[in-house]
Amino acid sequence: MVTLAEVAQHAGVSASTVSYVLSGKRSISVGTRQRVERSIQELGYHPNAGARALASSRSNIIALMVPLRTDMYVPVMMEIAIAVATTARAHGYDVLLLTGEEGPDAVRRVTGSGLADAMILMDVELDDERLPLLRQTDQPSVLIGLPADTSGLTCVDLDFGATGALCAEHLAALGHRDIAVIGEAPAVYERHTGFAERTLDGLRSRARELGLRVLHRPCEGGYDAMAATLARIFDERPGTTGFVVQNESAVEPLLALLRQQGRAVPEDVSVIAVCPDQVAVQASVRLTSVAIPAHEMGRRAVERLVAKLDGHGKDEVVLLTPELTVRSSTGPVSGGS
Amino acid sequence: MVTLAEVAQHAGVSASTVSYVLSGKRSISVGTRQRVERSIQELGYHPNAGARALASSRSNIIALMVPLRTDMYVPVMMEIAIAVATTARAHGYDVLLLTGEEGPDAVRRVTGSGLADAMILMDVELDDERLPLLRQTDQPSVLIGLPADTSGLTCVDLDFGATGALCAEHLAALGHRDIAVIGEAPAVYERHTGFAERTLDGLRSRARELGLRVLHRPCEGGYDAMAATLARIFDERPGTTGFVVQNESAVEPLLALLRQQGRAVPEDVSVIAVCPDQVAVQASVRLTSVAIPAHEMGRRAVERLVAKLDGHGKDEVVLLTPELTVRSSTGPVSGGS
DNA sequence: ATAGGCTGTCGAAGCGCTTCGACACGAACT
DNA sequence: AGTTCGTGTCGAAGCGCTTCGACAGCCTAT
Repeated sequence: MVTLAEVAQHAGVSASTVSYVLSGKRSISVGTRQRVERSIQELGYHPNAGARALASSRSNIIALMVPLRTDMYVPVMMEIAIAVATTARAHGYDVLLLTGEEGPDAVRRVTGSGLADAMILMDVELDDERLPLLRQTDQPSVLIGLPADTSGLTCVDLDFGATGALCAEHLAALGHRDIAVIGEAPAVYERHTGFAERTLDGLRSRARELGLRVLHRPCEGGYDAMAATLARIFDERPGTTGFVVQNESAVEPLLALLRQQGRAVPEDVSVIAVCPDQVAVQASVRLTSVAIPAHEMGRRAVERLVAKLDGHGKDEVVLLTPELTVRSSTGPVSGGS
Repeated sequence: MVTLAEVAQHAGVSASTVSYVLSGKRSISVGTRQRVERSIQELGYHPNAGARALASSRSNIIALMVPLRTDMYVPVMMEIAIAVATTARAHGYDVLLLTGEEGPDAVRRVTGSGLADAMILMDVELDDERLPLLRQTDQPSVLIGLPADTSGLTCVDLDFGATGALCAEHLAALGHRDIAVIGEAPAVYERHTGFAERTLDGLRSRARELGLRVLHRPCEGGYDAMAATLARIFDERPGTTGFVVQNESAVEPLLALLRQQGRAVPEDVSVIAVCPDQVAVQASVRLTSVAIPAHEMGRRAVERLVAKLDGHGKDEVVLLTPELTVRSSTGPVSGGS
């Protein structure tokens, strides 16, 4: 293990000089800098992370708490995690992966031990039990998601309210009057993660303005659950011609069922999905969708965090504007007019 | 920030005594231990990670390198990552998330800086450029996957050869004679990640013994790619009645296409998927499948690693035995005999 | 010519912990 | 009684780095 001292000796300077070359916190003459850099190269020196953390009280690590359960939006979570790791690295930070399993204790442990300089929380519930801890510590944090009370917190999320509104507008413009929302699994609503409710609220209020009738049904993923849900929907509102699907794992079953029932997409019914673009283009029908900008969310979260760590950057809520991409699963209402 | 010294003072003992209470490396009288533990509680003490790492040259962190690309098996990757994080935590380790982006440099950086005590590599290629580094460092590591040369390495993986064989056996037993393998995207083969080839080899050699004819076609995910692939298959081998699908994102398109062509599953054609159970049961047909035991792989990898860190634990290759679960997508060949 | 200000470098202190050797004490032997 | 041993505790020496204050040397302004 090569140490700073060895590099210093090799370069014929003092240890502090090497340190300053590395950190750039004091000016160093060109000659010295080059000599030190060559020594670092030649000896294959890597600063020891523990020593650095101890001396500077900075670990250069960002903690990322991901949900333990894999029941929803796995690709989204994964994409966010990867975006976080990549962006963090670009800013000189590493990422510590924490699962939600430990709950609030993880927050205490990480802030208390100085393991990480800051944290990013995913899958935030409306009244998350980790929030009080975050507010009382002075360690910066960013939430991906939106709790009920955002005071004193920084949040990054898709504007799910606007997402819902966008879906309503698109379907209304195409002449649909009766639409059904295939929501997340009931467990998601019970957990009060918020984004599902926000989508629904946004959709409902815009739908009211536009004169749409909305039927909302939570739905577990999978074929069987979707079949049952769909049957109930057509039972209750036979005239339903528009679907908004928020549950990724219900999309493909829905398409299969519609096909099977002889309802053509988009001629007879239109379907909008709220999902990553990749899912939308890989489906059996190229889906009109509102994208979940997972990469963007991860990146923004890290950037906010880094800004805070650098001293600037205040608490704020960043809501990303949703974008609807028209593909082949939505079209004007047939038969009508 | 509460320090060891403060705890010691509060409990009326020396710092080293507190340290020994924490680590258990020397015997401590019951009375002293309790006094110290109470002080720790009362003061809310958390040992400083950096100081601990510096003094003990142990960071209690395991690095996990996940592939950057999200083009394949995302749910599997995620599940492995979560299993790793959970299991590691149970053994007192935290997990550092590295993306494949940095490549071999990440290995150098982590081992050089003492950031982590050990590493787990996913998405290992047959002739991975990180392997030489792993062999020459004395830091323990475990691969999830199987490179060409495993000497001096510890690997955990599903026995994909046996997986392929299992598929062949099941289809043969049901009377199928002409089978098609829908493989991973061409990029996966080009990258030489190995598992796809191993599945195919295992399947081919068992098929030969059983007198099956095998057609293998790599396939990008998605509906369009699957449609083209399927057309070519039936063009070349109209009598194909059995399918083995290794690409998750081709499963649902395949089912939709077969349905659309009026070929009933499992009456006319049988389909076996190689995928996590969750995917198999959520598909539009409950799929007969060979499970990818992602959780188990992550857990085993950590356990091997912890064993190595504790001194026991030698280099070895652990191949998990595949298990085929019969569901509703495979059945005896119709019409025949 | 001299005071003042930069620039580049160094030495030393200390971050909070682990761990080694020392040692005091009582118990269990001769 | 003295020796030996084991047990429980302490003090001190680092681990490898950052950072502060000091200062030598030079340049510029007076």
